[in-house]
Amino acid sequence: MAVKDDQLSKRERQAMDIVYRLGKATAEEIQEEMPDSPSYSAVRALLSILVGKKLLKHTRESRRYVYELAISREKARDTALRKIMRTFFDGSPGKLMASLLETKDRKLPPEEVAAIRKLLDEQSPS
Amino acid sequence: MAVKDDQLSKRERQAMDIVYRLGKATAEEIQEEMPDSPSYSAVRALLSILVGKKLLKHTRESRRYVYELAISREKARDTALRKIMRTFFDGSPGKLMASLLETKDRKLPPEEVAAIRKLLDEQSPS
DNA sequence: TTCCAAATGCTGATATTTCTGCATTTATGA
DNA sequence: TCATAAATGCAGAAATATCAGCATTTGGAA
Repeated sequence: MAVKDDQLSKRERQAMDIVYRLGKATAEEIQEEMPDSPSYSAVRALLSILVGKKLLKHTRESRRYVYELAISREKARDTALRKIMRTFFDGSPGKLMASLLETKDRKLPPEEVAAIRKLLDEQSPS
Repeated sequence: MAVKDDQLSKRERQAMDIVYRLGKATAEEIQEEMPDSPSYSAVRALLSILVGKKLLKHTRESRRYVYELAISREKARDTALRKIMRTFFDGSPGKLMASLLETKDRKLPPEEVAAIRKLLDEQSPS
């Protein structure tokens, strides 16, 4: 999602999604989170590739590596949002938001509703 | 994104994204939209695989096939939204919406703002 | 300091994906 | 009807991704 999600292999994407979610993780943690968990060796090989592609960076923490994002999580997030807006919502953030609110079995906490109202007011006063 | 986005190869995902966006398309159109456009033959091979996996269906239209989604676009969309919420927003639709509104250089059309306010009122009266 | 469990680095085997090329089918227009 | 351009179907080659195994390094505990 960060840099050309389109260009990543299946396993690479799976790994990146996990790191996006966890923020940082060891090879072992990533292995556990991966669908059809590959061997530890396979996960490490994969992570090396991602470090080579500059998508992840690893730092030694005592005896082992900890992997984290090489680019900011925020940037990755925005890229992902833009992509989904383009694919499903004609590029419109408003349409995306409406879709989230229209899902019947979903109820936002009152404080979140309030926060969104406030942001809307900043966009254009009611 | 529809059924286990995680389980699709790179090219398969690229093709699916295009069909999600366009709704329906010929092999030629999909070829044009794909990054590093593969040959026409390669695209057809890919589409056959996706039909085999029941992600796409194709119908003959005079001389050629037209490909479209086998599952509903809406369902695919919701799956994609859930995934991004989980990966980046702790599963919270409210946080996702807030993020969309906080992007400084973005301005929603007034009618979209109004529509969202209306939906918010249905969630919890102001 | 020495030992050992736990992690890494690396090489190459295996599996999957991606692609090509060509024979065949199909629809249109002369 | 017949010729032709344009599409499909398929088999297998080529490229890439995925994985396993083992030698090596590392850090902490006795």
